This record gives sequence, structure tokens and C-alpha cells, in this order.
Amino acid sequence: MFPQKASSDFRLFNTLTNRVEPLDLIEPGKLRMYACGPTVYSYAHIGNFRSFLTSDLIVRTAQAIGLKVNYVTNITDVGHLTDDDVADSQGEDRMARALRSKEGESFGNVWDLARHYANVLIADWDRLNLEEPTLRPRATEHIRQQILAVQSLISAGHAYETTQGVYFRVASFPDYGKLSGNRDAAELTELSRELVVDSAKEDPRDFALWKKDDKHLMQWFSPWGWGFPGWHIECSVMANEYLGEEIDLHAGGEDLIFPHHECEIAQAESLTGKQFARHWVHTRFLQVEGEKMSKSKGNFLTVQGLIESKEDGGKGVDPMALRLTLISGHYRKPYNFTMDTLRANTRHVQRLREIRDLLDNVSETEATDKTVEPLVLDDLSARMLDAMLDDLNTPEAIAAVLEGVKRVMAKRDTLGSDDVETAKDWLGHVESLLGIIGRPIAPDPADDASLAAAVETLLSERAVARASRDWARADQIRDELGAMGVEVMDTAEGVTWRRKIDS
RNA sequence: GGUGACGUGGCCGAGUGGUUAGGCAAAGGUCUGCAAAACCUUGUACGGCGGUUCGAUUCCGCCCGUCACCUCCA
Repeated sequence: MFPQKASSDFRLFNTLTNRVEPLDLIEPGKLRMYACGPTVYSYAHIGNFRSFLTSDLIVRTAQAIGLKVNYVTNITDVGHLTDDDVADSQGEDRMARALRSKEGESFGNVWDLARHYANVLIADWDRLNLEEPTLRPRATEHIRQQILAVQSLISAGHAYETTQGVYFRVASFPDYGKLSGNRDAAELTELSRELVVDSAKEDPRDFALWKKDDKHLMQWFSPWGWGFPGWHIECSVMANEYLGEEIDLHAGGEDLIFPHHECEIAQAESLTGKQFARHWVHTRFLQVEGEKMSKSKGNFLTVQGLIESKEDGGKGVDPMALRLTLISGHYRKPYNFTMDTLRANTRHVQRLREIRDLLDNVSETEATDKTVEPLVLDDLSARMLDAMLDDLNTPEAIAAVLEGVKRVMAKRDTLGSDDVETAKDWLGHVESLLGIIGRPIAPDPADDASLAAAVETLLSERAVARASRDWARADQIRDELGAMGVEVMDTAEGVTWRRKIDS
């Protein structure tokens, strides 16, 4: 067990107050949490997952201190406009655009496209060992609730209809801007003026709740005719539906602070008159090899592209190494994702798995007390948890893990039964809190079997050569194996091999 | 222009008013036929200029640089 902690020991930066603050739960012992998911018009990239991983770590840390977590994260499967939230005949729906792209050709319609990318998102989620949310609602399954919310906003005077749509009346919500600091109405007005196309809007700051459009690929019938909902309303509605009018924590990427979360607050608090979310947590964008990740720079990394096997056109990256890399920087700092770090982290997760296997094997054979100094790891479990409770200090938590790896490795040949128990407990803590070891990997069926057979053949040849002290031949075989991507290790217990980490 | 960040040793990346983060890479060592693996040892860094202080990388000011949001984006 982890040491006993109170929920107030869990401190996180709150965008609303610009301070690190303890969790202040509405209901003791229970965390109500909502995280914004992506629009599923493409494969999720590593930046998406950096943000999802922040939520994942919050959930794991909360569970480690005994909180019951109600974790809702949505899938946005309605396409919203690329240009503005203004009804603009020029504006293009992102899903519609994806459908017309090269990748989109394989889909019969926009619904299939959304379904496909949503399925891959969930598969990536699983492969990167993220905790399943309590619920994963979809925007398209909550159109009715969104319409009802818009109606309520209209009757309360917070929204109005024009010929093109329904808009939220920002002037009716004085707190608008409290999250992002974008309070200066004149400033916003000036900047957005040129983008405004619906001249019937009362205020350029007003944002769309419903858009009238009977030509749209995805459309629903509403009191205002055929059309589709605005982007921001779905999250307010789904959070409300599944977590209640007040929630403890709302998370997402830093880009969502404005306008998305600002608008969510305006809608939700106008509807209920209560504070929507107490704690707002935002994850910084990451960079790739020191540059902004973008398709034009060719450094746009999708989870799919990295972890798919080489045979399937991917890079064959260990999912847990990717996970470890994505959490190895603090979530509130820009993080520079490099292939170098990814490679180093591959070694780290391998070592963790080696330890897991080692512990399993030792317990099966002999775990007698051959030790003098017992293995001590409890301090490291505590250090790791404390680091996470301190605004998710993952670098510090990981440093504690690596210290543990070192301690176990240093004692690998003299582990007593108590040591094995100690190490297993510790490893369990590491996995439950950080999730970087993962499930045992099922060997690649066909590929691994044939490779293994080939390797074994060569290794037995090499064993013969070594027995006759034919070092030249032995080294030649080792080179051949190297060319096959296999590393050979002669240990005291015999010869072992493994796949090399790609460079 | 407005808002908010960031700048740490070759690289990635924590943290702190005065005492070692950690990792990768590198060097040396133990082990080994040689390697690999494993373990041990080695690095004294905090953008610039001022200020506060007995003392600042850590606080304050200015400057330089990088980034994000303000328009779709995790």
C-alpha cells in the first residue's frame, strides 16, 4: 500500500487562479473529473496524448490516495468549422475536409470516417496503457441535450437567434474572460471584427450555439430548423449530464483555455448559476526535435505511426517507451520530444520488464535468504507518490523509479524471498501510478517465431564455435545476428538475446 | 497590441536563497575469449545587465531570445 494521504495533499496548478492549489472536492473521497477529448477527423498525434496522459496521471494519482474517480472524457464526432464559429458559407467543416482528402477516400461517408478515427483513438488509448474512463460520451449522441441547453439559454436571455444561427450573448455573462484573462472586450472586438460574417450578431464576441445549415454533411433537426450544434456546448452538456452541475476538475490542452473552456464556463454557469468547475488543468504543447510539430515540417507524429510495426508501415516503437517519453517532462512546461529520449526510454521500460521477469522466476525457483542487507524500496514508493501529488512532478517520480531499478539490479544475484516481495510491491506501485511497464507483450506470432528459430540455429552454431575456441567464427555469427537486429549476451547463466533498439 | 509561459552542464530534464536531482551520451574500472548486459567511479551547469542579501541559478527590475493563446488546433 501507498502511504496514507488526504485529498488536500494532492496539489495541482489551477488555471482559474494561476496558482498551485490543493484539490478541493465537492464530495469527500470522490473526484468528479471531465477531460476534453479530440475531434476524430484524423489519427491522434503524440501531442493529443500528452494531454490525455496528464488526465491519466491525475486519475492514477487520485486513485493511489484512495479517491473514487468519476472520469468522463468525450469524443467530438461532429465536425466544426475550420475558420470561425460564425455561420460562414466559406467556412469548411474539418470532417468534411478530411473526407475529401486522400485518406478520406476510403470512407463512404463522414459518419464512417468519424467512427474509424474514434476506434483507432480508443485502440491507441489502450496501447498506451491509459486508464479507461468511467464514461466516454460522444457529441452526436447528445444532440437532444444540446438543443435543450440552447433553448434554456435563449429563454434565460443568454442567447438569441439570427437568420444564420443561435449565439451566446457574451455581454450577459460578466465573468467572461475569468479563465483566460481575455477580459478586454474592446480588444476582442477589434480583433474579431474582420472575421465576423453574420452581421446580425449583437457583439463580435458572441459565439455560436447552433448553426443553421441544411447542406451540412452532419445535420439534425431543431427548433431553428436543420443544422448542427456549436463546438463549445457539447462539453458543458455532457459534463453536466454525467457529473452534475458542479465538477471538481476539468482538463484539456492549453489551446482550449480560450475560447473553448472560456465559452464552456459562460454557458454552464449561465445555465446553473453555480461554479462549473473548481479546478482547471491545462497541458502545454510539446515540440518535436526543438520545433513546433506540424504537417508542413514533416515532424507530425501520430501514435499510430510510431507504434505500428515496421511491417505495417510504422516505426515499431515500444508503446510504453512512448508513454514514458510523453510523461518525462512536466505537463506545464513545453516539452521537447526527441527520438534520442525515446530510445533511452525504450531501455528503461525494458529494464523494468526484465526486473518483472526476474522476480517471477526467482520466486519459482529459490528465494532463500542469501542476503545480508535487505532490499529497501518503500522510501522510493513514497518519494514517487509525493512527487506526483506535487502538481504531477513526473520527472522527479521517474527519477525515483530509476533509483529503484538501480537498487534491484545491483542486488539481482542475491535476492532473498523478502527482497522479492519488496520488489514486487514496489513494481506494483510503479505500474499503478505511472503505468509504464504495461501488460506482458504477446510475442508477435509469425514474425517472432521465424526469427526465434533462425536465431536459435545461429546461436547453436556459435556455441559450437565457441566451444572449440573458434572466436573468429563466433564473432562472425554475432555480426550476422546483429545484421538481423538481434543482440547477443553471454551471461553467467548462459547465452541470451533480444531485439536491438532501433536507432 | 493583449494574455500567459519558458531560457539549467554535449543533449533531454527536475529543483533550490548557502549542502549531489535523474536520465542519455562520454571517459575510466569490475566482469568477459572479445563484445554486450549488469554494477562502480568521473562532470560543478543554471541567457545578459543591474538591484536586494553576509550570500542568488533560486527574490526584484530591465534587456535579449524562444514559445503558446488571442482564429480551428491536445
